Amino acid sequence: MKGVLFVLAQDMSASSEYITASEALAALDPKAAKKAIAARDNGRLVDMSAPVPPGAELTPVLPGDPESLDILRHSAAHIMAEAVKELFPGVKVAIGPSIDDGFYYDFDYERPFTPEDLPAIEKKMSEIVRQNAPFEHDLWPKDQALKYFGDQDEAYKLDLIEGLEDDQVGIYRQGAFTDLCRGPHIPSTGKLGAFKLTSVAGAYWRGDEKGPMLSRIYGTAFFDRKELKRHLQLIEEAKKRDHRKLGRELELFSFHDEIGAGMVVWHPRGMILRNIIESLERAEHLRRGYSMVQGPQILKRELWERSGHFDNYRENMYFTEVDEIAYGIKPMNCLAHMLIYKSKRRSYRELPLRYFELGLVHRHEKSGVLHGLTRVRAFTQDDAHLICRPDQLEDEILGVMAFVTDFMELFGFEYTLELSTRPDKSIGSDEDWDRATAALSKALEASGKQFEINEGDGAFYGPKIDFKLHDALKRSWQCATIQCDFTLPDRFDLTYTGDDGEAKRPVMLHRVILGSIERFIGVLVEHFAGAFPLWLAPEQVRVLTVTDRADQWAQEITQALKDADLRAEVDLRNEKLGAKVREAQLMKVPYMVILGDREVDNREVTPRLRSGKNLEAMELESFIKMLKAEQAEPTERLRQRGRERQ
RNA sequence: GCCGGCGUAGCUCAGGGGUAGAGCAGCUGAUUCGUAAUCAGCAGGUCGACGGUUCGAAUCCGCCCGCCGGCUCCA
Repeated sequence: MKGVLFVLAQDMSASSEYITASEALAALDPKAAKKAIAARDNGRLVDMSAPVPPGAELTPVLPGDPESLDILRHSAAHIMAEAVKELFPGVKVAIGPSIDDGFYYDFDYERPFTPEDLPAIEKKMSEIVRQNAPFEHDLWPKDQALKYFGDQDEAYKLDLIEGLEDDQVGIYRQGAFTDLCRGPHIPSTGKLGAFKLTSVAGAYWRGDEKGPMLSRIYGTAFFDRKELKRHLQLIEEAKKRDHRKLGRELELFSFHDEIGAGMVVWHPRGMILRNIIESLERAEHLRRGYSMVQGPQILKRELWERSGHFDNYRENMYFTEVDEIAYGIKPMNCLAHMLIYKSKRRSYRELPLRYFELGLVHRHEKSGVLHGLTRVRAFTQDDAHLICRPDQLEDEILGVMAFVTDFMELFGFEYTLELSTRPDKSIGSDEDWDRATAALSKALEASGKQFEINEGDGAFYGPKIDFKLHDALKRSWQCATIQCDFTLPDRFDLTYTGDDGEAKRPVMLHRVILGSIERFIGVLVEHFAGAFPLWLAPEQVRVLTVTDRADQWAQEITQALKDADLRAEVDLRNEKLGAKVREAQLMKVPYMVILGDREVDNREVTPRLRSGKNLEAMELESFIKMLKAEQAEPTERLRQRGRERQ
């Protein structure tokens, strides 16, 4: 897009026959031209003021088109920068792109900006919008741009310009603000319909931890107020789903200053969720040819030195000392698994070996990154290490991918795939890394699924396939990952005897399905907004009495439900039914059973669904049968899928 | 770890240099009631921790801990 703009602008200086995109569009469709905020020339986005040859085939970019918000928000960032420069003389501007939900601009000022600064900036922005100043595009030779921004003392812009390869750089000006920019932009500031500055934050220049800390202002923008309002409402809705809030309200888990940051305490209701998920994992792993193992929490430091963790992962580890011997608290489960493998001679016939452990690991995460259940310092991984012959590698990877797919389907999650390659800090030979990366990408190709490549984002011991699932706040979370490792088998001298009687080196896969049980439950809570389906609900049925005349029948029913392995509670309190219903509703219990004189007389139950809908009164037995069927359905489906894959 | 904001009762929050306040939850009592809050009373806090300024600190300052929004990092 950059290239085309530049070429056109240069051509224009050579010939006066060119007209603006706006004029060209007007010739094609005057109505659309009026509303358009930019144009598409052969798939490339251009400004409405861009020069094009007469008769060019342009399509308008109208508000509502997929790319229109990007353009608007990028322009909003420029308008904000203009406002900030006017209000805070001496401020330096860095970069200001549009992002998924809005835009930001990074500034360097004598002090960081605070939320109190935002109203004044918004007010100034509104003035700029009212002025309806045009966005004017220009192309400057690099040295002119360097001189201009040098005179302005805009060090970050100089840095950016020096990084550009073209001889000419794009310049945009609106009102009093001139910026280095690729564009395109809305025709004039007046097109910015509705905007709001949302937050301030620190951000490193170029994302470099060692670079200067800038002050970032976030905002969002839309074409009209209604859309902005809807967006802000969506954010409010998302906040209601926040697993940290729901976790407290639904009595699932807690955190305590006294215990320490990033350490989860599981309450009875949360523990039920964990137990359901963990039992399911155990059963499903055994079914798929894994065996269960378990290593200790602390292992001698020497072992971590041998594995490479001490050199490459030390800053994330906790250490301790027992009888003057240094130990490391495990941040990963692989070491014990390798020693199990090494505990006897292995034949090619017994591979692949699949060791599964629900392993509790501790990682010292930087304090600023902790976040509810999704970023903690102690968590349980559904971890496995698959040790196989090189010729089995691709099948093993595909097997894990199928496993992940089945589980994601079970819980109803969407996910995307990424292949992460060798990071700067890593161990192993280039050849091993190439082999491992090739194996993963071959399996990905074979699976027929779409994936993206994430350069340099692999683990220190090998490349990986990451599954990112998406939560209610549109954040994506890494859960499942498959990591290919040729290095650790080498460092630990793992061998098997081949059919030729020679010692051979096996390959290892590290993999998790849900990743961290803690994180997964956090995401799960937001996914269901706490209203879990029956099979996951910590409390499945609450039995509510209208008066104490129903107490005995209520207790009989509750016991019968429990005998049928359903999670039922009874509310015999001397409260009005409305209050009992309200409380059960707030706890998001899927079924209530309402018992008054009518039900007692007929020895029946009247179920009320979480949706508020009432079912007809029915026999207790048919109610139980109905619940059992509903509860079993998801896991039955999972088993069916597992069987189909055999 | 870095930047900014914040920390008052179990929860949500008001107050703010002169020895702490509401609603809900809790407890007690009354009420026997049909699908999202029955009424009344009682009790509950060294205002996150430590240090400093002050005649006096929950309030101002410093440091620490923790939480929130980002950056960086990651399951």
